[in-house]
Amino acid sequence: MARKAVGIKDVAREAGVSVTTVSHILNDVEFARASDETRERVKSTAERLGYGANRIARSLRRQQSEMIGLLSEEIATTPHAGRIILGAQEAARKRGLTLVLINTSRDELDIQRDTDALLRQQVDGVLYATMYHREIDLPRSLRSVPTVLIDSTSQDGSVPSVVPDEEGGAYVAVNELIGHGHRRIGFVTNSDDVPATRGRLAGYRRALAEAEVEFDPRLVVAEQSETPGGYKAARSVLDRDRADRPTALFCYNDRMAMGAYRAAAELGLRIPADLSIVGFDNQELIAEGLYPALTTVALPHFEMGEWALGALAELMVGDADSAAKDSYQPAVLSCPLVRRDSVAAPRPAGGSAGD
Amino acid sequence: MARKAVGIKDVAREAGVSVTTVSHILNDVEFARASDETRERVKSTAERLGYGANRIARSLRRQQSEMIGLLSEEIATTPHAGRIILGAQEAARKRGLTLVLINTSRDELDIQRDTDALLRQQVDGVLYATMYHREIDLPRSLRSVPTVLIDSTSQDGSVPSVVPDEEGGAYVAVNELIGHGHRRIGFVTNSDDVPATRGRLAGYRRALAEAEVEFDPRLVVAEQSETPGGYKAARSVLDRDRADRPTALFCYNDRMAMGAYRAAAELGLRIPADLSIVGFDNQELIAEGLYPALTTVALPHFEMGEWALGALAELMVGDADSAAKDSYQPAVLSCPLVRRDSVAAPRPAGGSAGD
DNA sequence: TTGTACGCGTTATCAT
DNA sequence: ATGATAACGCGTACAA
Repeated sequence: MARKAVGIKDVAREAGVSVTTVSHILNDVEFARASDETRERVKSTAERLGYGANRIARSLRRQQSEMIGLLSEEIATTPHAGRIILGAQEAARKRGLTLVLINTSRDELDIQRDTDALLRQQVDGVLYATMYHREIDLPRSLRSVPTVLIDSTSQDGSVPSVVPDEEGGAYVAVNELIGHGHRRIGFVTNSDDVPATRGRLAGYRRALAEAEVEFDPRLVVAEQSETPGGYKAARSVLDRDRADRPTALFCYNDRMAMGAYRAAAELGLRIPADLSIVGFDNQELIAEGLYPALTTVALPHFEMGEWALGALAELMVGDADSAAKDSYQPAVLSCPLVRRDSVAAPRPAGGSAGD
Repeated sequence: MARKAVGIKDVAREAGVSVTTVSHILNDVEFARASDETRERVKSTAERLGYGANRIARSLRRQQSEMIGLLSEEIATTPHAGRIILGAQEAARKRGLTLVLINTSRDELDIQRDTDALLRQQVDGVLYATMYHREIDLPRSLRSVPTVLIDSTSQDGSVPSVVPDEEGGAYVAVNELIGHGHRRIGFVTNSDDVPATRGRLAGYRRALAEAEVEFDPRLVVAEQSETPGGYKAARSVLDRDRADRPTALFCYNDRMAMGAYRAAAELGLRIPADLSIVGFDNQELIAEGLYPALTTVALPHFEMGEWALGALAELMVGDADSAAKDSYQPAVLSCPLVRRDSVAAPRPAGGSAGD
């Protein structure tokens, strides 16, 4: 506990007024009127004494803790989670809210236990962050507390949620390739059927369609979403005649792109001269470490954390009546392209630009 | 705020005793004695009602919040920070403590402001985590609160701190190489003069000395601690006659090792057949993504977070008198080797094993 | 315009 | 062996 003993009484005594007046002035109470002169005096002495209301006493009185709990699966095991936390934290600070952290496993029982623990700490609301974009059903104990989901959506839309625009991200990625003149673009994708997989495929197809290049299923190959999977998939999609071979690869994530780099190297394909690559996730460790540096698409983790906290704050003030609102659409935040050095125009292959 | 209205009074009424008795029993108060029978009854009804003490009221009464603040520079921008948080969080939970997060910049003024904010939230103690191992002087406002440092040490040893055993880590890394028969081992290191640089160099030299191989300054080359730096350094150290060239490289961190992989590839050196490499940091994204997977040394981030929270908890109970203790030695936690596929025996070069 | 006194849910002290 | 009650620091209805 802080050693400082400066309380509201000290301020009152020092300023020669009652605690009521101090409280009124410092909390900007509507109806309470004080002379401008005392207002000033109270504020300045409070400042001078370094007074700040004891949050615990205030919480007890107001029946709200001003703490919000961030419940996260396998917290920050991934750099992504860190950005979410950061975004939420800064937004919380701006509103005078405090962020408390609870990490939980993906086990149903653990989640139940951990949320209960969170609630016992009287958090005013909770942010529930999953490790990657997917659908969940809300832990039962969270139904009684304002909650917003990060990187996942609830089945029934009963709570607000925010997710990345997977499709839009894939679209800009593929469009970057198309803009450089590529027409045969491979898609090294993930074999898990999660929203990200579906969304990125949709974005890939949409970009192709808009550019009027026909979708060729032989150019999309799915593997596990790790580096070795990326390698395998890239080998397979690249292993064909020069004329038939894609001139560019869109990879499901940066790890798979890392595998694709190796495949390209083994095949004697230089990046980006012989093969352009764009990834997804903007894992800086990888994207900046690869040579040449990887052009990729950033997931808006910081922004999601920020948005979620804002939504939660609103939910918390309007709790009384608007609790009836029971159908939220997920907010989808856009995924910006970050250009580095892995994209260039294709080499003039055989001549014709048609397919 | 949680909706649940079950308070101590409810338990008391339900169990047919006074709140005093309930409090005594649930808090295991020494001197207060109650019949075993009521004990049982109280405990079971508390359980049945799902009672948990209101932490805010308890804090107000006990004059301690049971919250500890984690002040971190650029929180979780790095995956490392995440592991620290995780370790601290789990240790906190075990003790019934709550972790609140504050991120701060490295700017002196911001730190001051942020710590003040933290203290106003009546945290009982603070963990101060820096982004990488270095020396700092403690923000003034933290002198009044139990504090422990993570990944940094204070100039004057006035607070406990925990740091990784850089030297020991480097020692096991180089020893792994020596154990496989390498004698000419290059060191691709960092040009910044930070504790990690000094410690890892010391470990390198100690391992060499113990194996009775002479230290050759031409084999250590320093560059910026990023991937391109690793590439440059590795090129430079590898660019010599076959007989003179090191058969293995110890890299300052995994990013530099990533650069070294590229250098090796360009030189036509296969890993680990022609060149063994070991890194430092165990950044899984890189270490597992490289091909072949990188043998490296893990920084004990989780353990540091855990240790720090334990130390802080002790500091908090013994605050009264032992505040006099004013000279702490940093705790140094060991860095284990994690073996993957980048180390093998050197190829029989010219024949002689001497230097 | 300002001050007094009570309540928030616990724990701790002191009676019984 | 158990219960009544003050106190923690603040906010606020109500009296002055």
